[in-house]
Amino acid sequence: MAQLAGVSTATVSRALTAPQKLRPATLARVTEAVRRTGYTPNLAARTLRARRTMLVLVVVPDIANPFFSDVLRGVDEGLSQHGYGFLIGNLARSRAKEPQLANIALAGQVDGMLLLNGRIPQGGRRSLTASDIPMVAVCEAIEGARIPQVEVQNREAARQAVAHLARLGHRRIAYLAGPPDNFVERERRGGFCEGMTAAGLSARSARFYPGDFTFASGVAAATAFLQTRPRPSALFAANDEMAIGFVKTMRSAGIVVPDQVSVVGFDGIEFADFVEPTLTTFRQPRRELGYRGATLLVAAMRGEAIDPAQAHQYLPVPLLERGSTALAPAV
Amino acid sequence: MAQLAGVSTATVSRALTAPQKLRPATLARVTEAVRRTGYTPNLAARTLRARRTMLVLVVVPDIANPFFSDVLRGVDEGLSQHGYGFLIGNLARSRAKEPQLANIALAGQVDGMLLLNGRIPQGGRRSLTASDIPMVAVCEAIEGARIPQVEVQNREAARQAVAHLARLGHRRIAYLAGPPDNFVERERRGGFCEGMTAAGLSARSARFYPGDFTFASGVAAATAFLQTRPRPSALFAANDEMAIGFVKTMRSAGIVVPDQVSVVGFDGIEFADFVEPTLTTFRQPRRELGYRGATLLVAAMRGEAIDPAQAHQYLPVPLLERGSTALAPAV
DNA sequence: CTGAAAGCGCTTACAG
DNA sequence: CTGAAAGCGCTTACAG
Repeated sequence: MAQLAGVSTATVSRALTAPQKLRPATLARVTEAVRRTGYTPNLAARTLRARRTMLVLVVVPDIANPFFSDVLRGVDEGLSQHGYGFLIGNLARSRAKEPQLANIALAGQVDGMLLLNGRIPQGGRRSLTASDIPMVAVCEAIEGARIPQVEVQNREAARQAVAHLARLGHRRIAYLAGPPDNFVERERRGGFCEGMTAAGLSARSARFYPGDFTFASGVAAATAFLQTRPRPSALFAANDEMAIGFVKTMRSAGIVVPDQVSVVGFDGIEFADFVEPTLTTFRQPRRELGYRGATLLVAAMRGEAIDPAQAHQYLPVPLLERGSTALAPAV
Repeated sequence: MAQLAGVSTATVSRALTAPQKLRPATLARVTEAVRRTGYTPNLAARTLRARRTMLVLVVVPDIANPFFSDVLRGVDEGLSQHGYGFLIGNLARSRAKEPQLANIALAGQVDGMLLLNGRIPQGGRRSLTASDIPMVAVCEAIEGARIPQVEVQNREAARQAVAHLARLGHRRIAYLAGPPDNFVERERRGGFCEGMTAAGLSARSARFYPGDFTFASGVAAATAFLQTRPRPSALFAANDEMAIGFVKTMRSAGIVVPDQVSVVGFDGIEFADFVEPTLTTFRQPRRELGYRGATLLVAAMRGEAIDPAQAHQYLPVPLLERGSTALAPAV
């Protein structure tokens, strides 16, 4: 390759990584030789020598969850723009793989980590927190971690859900919860309570149904809901899947949504458009979450100082008013 | 590290990659030193020297499509079992990124490729087909490619869809198509026609509505369907998303599914359980597709001979009879 | 069973 | 602007 162009390997290297350092004639000779031989530089050698991989590890709690597909699309855009690729580390809803993922980063196989799982992976050969590996948290914030974070305004949106229902005349508003150890669940529940208080309603006397973000737990909550007396006229579910399970079960029981019960979800998953009635919910800017996280991480990996105002971003989540909410039934 | 254990770097390397070659006492000394220092071998150096990366490139047509999330889960299981990790190459429904993905493999950044996109990526610095990089096609077969492939019995299932509807007494059965250049669409359409013939119905006189696998195209087909005279009593959609868009539009127009129109989908996406009525469809073994593809690829990367009987697998797709199909209305 | 030494394929100060 | 040379951190025949 180098000899075909009549130059040293150093010059070939420069032609590929810093072409402006070469005389145009030399560059042209190398370029032509590269084209003719189909030469591709060996990445492992480059990484070893340059001490960077141009790769990021994206830690995902559950790759089978379509929510993350869109976030990953944003991540892809943000990273590829700057020449970075990414590896996906799937936790598959457990913590068993955390040590393995931590070690990938500790082995220098990636230049940084994007955490979508709300936790810094534990159990690696060394501590990731104590390392100087750039990390950024996206979607689920990591409390206490001194890294840039990008999340949505969970609390504000939940407050707004209650305000919206109260404006429609609802006074008995129930909450369908996510898993209690989950960060976004706690934020949304907190916002729900604040919203109740702000609307002059009692958060204490509100009904709370337990759930775990699955369709099945929405079904179970609906069953409990049907037994509740007096029955609430509205329900705010901590995510769309549960809301959809709830609505479907209500309809099977002959309860008309939204005439007899109004329902608000959270996330804006694609399916919320397809159900009958269409679900009133909050649209999470999934792609934007991924894109911003990637952009922050690139800055960190380049060693750029991150503007403190940018270091913790809270993106707004617009309310989509659709078919599942209506005026409260007259008493 | 090596000096802490009082051995050479060669011995450390053996302790990590071939412990059985060491005397237990030596191994113990090294293991202890590794533990105390938190030493992690540099992957780039290992790759450069050993000439393999233990990484696979998975080419996905659209990472935002939840269908692939489950396939990837199977891929993850199949690969991690053998110590391999994977990189995701997202084509984002276009071909613009093909050269880039081809070059990742050609640069030796991965040991093999898993193609979920029905095409060997083109436009790299060299030809991937002419290279000796192990490749396996999954989900969408690649016609003419001499590589192992894993797909589902698209044609057989489509035949079965028609047989099922014919058994229910339907005679005017329509087909809602996918994009004409798509491999699975062609298989399913072929199966539909064969099924019509087998049931003694005319495939020629059947109505074919164009579509592109999206919800929106199902809605459009429904609008056309409503104008059709005589109106078919059943429809087989080439995928679930279109089937759901179709059903939803039917219901909005006051047509009762399945009493007035029976609908069969394809894929068995999660949402097919949530819609009203639940969709009769074919459940694709997504995870299994990924797992088998990964297993075949591992064998190929290890240079093992692949049993010809295993080289092209057609997995069965069970029919799920649910709420969207019923006896044909009496004429 | 273990060590000394070569070498994987690049990049990058250092000269010139 | 270009080349010679060192060296990134491992693995692996080759000796012993």
